[in-house]
Amino acid sequence: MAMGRPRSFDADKALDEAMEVFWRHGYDGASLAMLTKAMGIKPPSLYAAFGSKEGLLKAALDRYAQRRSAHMHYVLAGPTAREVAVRFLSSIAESHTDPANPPGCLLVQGGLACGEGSENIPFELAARRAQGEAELRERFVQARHDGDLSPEADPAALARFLSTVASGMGVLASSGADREALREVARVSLSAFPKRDASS
Amino acid sequence: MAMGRPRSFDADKALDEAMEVFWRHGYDGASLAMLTKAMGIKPPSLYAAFGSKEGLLKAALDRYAQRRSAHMHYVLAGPTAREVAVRFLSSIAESHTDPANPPGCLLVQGGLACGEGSENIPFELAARRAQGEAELRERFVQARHDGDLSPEADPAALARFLSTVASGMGVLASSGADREALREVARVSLSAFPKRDASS
DNA sequence: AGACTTATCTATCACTCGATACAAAAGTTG
DNA sequence: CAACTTTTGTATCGAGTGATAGATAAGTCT
Repeated sequence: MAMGRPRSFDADKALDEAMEVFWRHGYDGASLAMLTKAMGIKPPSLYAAFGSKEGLLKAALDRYAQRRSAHMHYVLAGPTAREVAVRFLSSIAESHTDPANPPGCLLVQGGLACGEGSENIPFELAARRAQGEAELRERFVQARHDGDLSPEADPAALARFLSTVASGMGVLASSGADREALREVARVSLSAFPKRDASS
Repeated sequence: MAMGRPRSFDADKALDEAMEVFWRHGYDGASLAMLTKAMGIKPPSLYAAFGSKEGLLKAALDRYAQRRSAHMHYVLAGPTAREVAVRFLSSIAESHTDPANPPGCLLVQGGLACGEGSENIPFELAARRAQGEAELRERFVQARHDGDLSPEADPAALARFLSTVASGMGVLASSGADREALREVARVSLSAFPKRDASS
């Protein structure tokens, strides 16, 4: 049936470059010229592979989530709810100041507010942030079942608190805060987290 | 010497409209067309009054700070460090979900990351956020002097923590979270705050 | 080889961006 | 009123926006 000319660039490699551009400049601030230059391809190749600028962002977000899933798996594997919280905020402090990436969090600075043709980008990013919060919440529900989290504790509230602090750390990191500053925020935040099961 | 034709629009009123546009769409996402339409003036009037799009943003930020100063004054007037923290996060929860304004915080969603000619906008916003944190820090230093905050407490760390949570609440609110959700985050966050002076 | 399918490149599309030139209008001052 | 100063509206500037048309190149399949 004839397979056609094969793609001459590595889509994943190109996505990594696009991700960095979106990360550093946000959706509106990332122009096609910047993206194609960073990806090393021409506009028609970009559109053939990803459909549109928005499609490219979604693909980059998928890849971002994929990168993070490994870390998140480690976080959720913590033996207790509190250890999960410790791991979560610690990994946020490290990843948001990783010199290999732009400072901050793609899901935060990618676009909280956008221009006239991009109204759904903020929704897209919010949905991805909500997913991380949901994973934490489920883990804490499990922890309460297991008994390492007090029955009075509110898994949803704790997950939302941690997710909110993580977003705040993203904002902080985006403005150039160093790793130690984020660690300190993590440390203070953790004193809001239940230390042990008060029941049974 | 002839005073010239007087301005035919209310600059403060126009700034309020511009502020809302920047708030809802971010700096990059706010186009001159949107701004002039919202402000009810034509581009030459805008440029005569504010110099540039960036100048307009800074004027809007000044006005935003002016609005907030009243709230912040009330917050800092809290009798104890802890009460200051309570007032701070409570006022954030209310203001970030005030139906009279776009959800969230102008200083957060105004532009964490911008395009190629706007690199200094994120700096500008970060500086304004840092100012609020500095005010909290100074208040906590004062509280430690006054003895209502333990000598072991770290005013800088506490201020940064609260500021970070506030930013996170801004992110949360921007994605449509309701007031009760923000209040809950505030409540959990406050359990990280020292309850009383452990010394003396 | 030859037919077929898809990717890539050059050039460019229509449109919007932020910002201005120019002339008419509206006020103040002598 | 007449001279002067500043604002306002119309029209538009050059540059950059996201996206595409059409021709060519590079592979696979029979």
